[in-house]
Parts: sequence; structure tokens; C-alpha cells
Amino acid sequence: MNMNHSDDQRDQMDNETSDLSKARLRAWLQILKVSRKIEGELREKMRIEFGSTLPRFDVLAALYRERDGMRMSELSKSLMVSNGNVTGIVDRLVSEGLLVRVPVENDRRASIVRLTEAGEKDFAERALVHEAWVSELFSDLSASDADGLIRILRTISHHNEAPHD
Amino acid sequence: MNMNHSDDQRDQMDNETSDLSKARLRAWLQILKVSRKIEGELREKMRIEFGSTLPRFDVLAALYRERDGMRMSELSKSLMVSNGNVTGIVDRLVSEGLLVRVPVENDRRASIVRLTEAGEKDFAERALVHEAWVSELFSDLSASDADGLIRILRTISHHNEAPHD
DNA sequence: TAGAGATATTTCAAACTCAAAATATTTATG
DNA sequence: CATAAATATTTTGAGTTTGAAATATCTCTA
Repeated sequence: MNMNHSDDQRDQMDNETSDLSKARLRAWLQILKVSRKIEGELREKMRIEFGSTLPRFDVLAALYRERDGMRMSELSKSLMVSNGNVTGIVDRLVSEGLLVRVPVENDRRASIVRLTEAGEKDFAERALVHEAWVSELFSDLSASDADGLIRILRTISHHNEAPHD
Repeated sequence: MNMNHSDDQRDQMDNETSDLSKARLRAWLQILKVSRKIEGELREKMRIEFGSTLPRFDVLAALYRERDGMRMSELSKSLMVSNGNVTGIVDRLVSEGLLVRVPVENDRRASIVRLTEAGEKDFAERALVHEAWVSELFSDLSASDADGLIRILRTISHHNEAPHD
């Protein structure tokens, strides 16, 4: 990064490295820990109950919110994963009959991915169960703590927002 | 205002599935979002600055905290990843000269993994830079919000603690 | 002490993930 | 119009990850 610190700010920096900076590091490690634990639980449930995976669920969820379908590039941006990554997941979901690729008028480079009828039906069922799983895993989280958590996390993600589109 | 007891309970239930449960789901999705964003940033920095990866950093960090080394099984439990996974990461770190595998007295099934001198030195440097990166990415997080975040996340991870060991 | 069961680790196949290169197509520029 | 630059996607190679099977060793018990 490109930091220009005056001496004034430098004193603050030294403080920061020894205290606030460490608190932030602990916060990050705790986010990582919870995130891994929950993902592990959900992955196992997905596998056992649905014979499926989290990445596939994520793709279905994104497309369920956009019933008219999305381009591959929109999908990968929305999921924050690489382009090439999405190609493979979509391939599998297409071969499972849950998605279709539709050519785009006037642009033969692009294609739009949409849920099939089976895909919509399957996802609608899975989403309900998924929400129940999450609520169970987060059952110690009160409404006000949930709101507090969301607020704090938003301040972090806003700071790291993509520069511009 | 003529509500009997069972209607009362029913309203609460419906509230839970439609309100608290949804708030928890939003909280989870926000955790996932932040976690992916930050991991992506850190991965890129690791690659560019250190020519290395996050999983390798995580292994080095775990072993830096346990200077006498850890068994493969301890390592995988501590990182919450599978046994087979750790094998590959450790293999690469050994070939980079940052780790050694030491046979365990009286148990030829097991081996202990330890940092080499180069591994200790490298990690010590990387850890400082890593902490600075995190603090920068979390620079909108105040000390009190960091504490709040940690407290809330702990209630979640305690609920999902491994049953017993 | 033979061997059944438990434990520690590695191997394996499949899936996921990334970054970079390749391909195909569209748009803009001279 | 030709073609350079930009855009959308797929392919590729390397690494990470999982869950299950395989291997090696240890422990316990009959």
C-alpha cells in the first residue's frame, strides 16, 4: 500500500501495532474460526441430506434471486470467486439438470445461466432446510447480537469494497 | 385482543422462522462475505509479497505457537482441516526447507512436525507484515467493535464446540 | 503371544479454487 | 474497412480440500 505517515501519525502507529492492531488480528482469527466451523457443519449436512456441496448451493441461491438468469461474469462477481471456478460448478449443475445455459442475443461471447424448473423446485426446498440449519447453528445468537454483528461486519466490508465498477 | 394461549405460541414460532431465523441467516451470509473478501486480499498479498499461500502461513503460524512441534493429527485438528490435507501442505513446506518431520520415540506410526531455523526466521518476519495487513483491512474497526465482534463470535463458536475430546 | 481392534498417517479420486493463458467475439480507432 | 484493444468465457496447471480407503503400527485381550 501507499502510506504517507507524518511523525504525528507514527506515534499512533506504534500504539496501533501493539494494541488495536492485535485486537483486530484476534477479531479476524475469530471470524475465520467461526466461518470454518459453520462451513464444515453445513458442508456435511449438504452432502448427507442433499448429496450436494456448498459451492453448488451458492450458485443456485444466486440464480434463485435472479430468475431471469445471470451471465457467468455476473455470477462470479456476485459470489466473489474466479471466472474459471464458476465454469466448473455450472457445468456440473447443468449435467444434473438444475441449470441451463442460454445464448445471448447480439453477443455470441456471452451466455446466460438460468435455473431449470427442476432447479427452482429443488432449490426452494433446500433453502428452507438450509435456513433452519443456520438458525440452529446460530441459536445462541439473539436478535440484537445478530444486528450488532451485521452492523460491525458491514463497516469492514464497506471499507474493502471494490474500488469502482 | 382475543388471543388464546396456543395462538400466542404460534405467533412466536412464525416470528422465529420469519424473523430471528432470517436475521441469523443474514448474519451468517455477512460473515461469509467478509471472510471471503479478507481471505482474497490476504491471499493476493501472500502470493505477491511472499510467493506463498494462506494454508502454508496457517501451518507455520500453528507451529510457531508450539515450538516443540506438533503431530500431524494435532495440526489438522488445530487448523480444522482434514488429515490428508495437512500432509500435502507439510510436504511442500518441508521441500521449501521451512519444516522438518521428526520421528516420535516409541511410536513409529506418528511423526512430529517442527519449524526449522529458517522456518522460524521466515515466519517471524511474515507474521509482522501479516498483522499489519489485517490491521489495515480492518482499519474501520474500533477497539470496542473489535471486542464486541469477538464476544459475539465466541458465543457462536462455543455453541458449536466439538462435543468432547 | 496371536490376532482383533484402535490409532496415526498417507494415498487416492473427485471437487473446488486461483491466476494466467488461450479462444472467441465485439467494439473502437485509425 | 482493417485491425488493435477490450470483453466474455473456457481451458490449463498447480494447489487446496474433502472423505474414504489403504498402510503401518500399537494396544489390548483371550
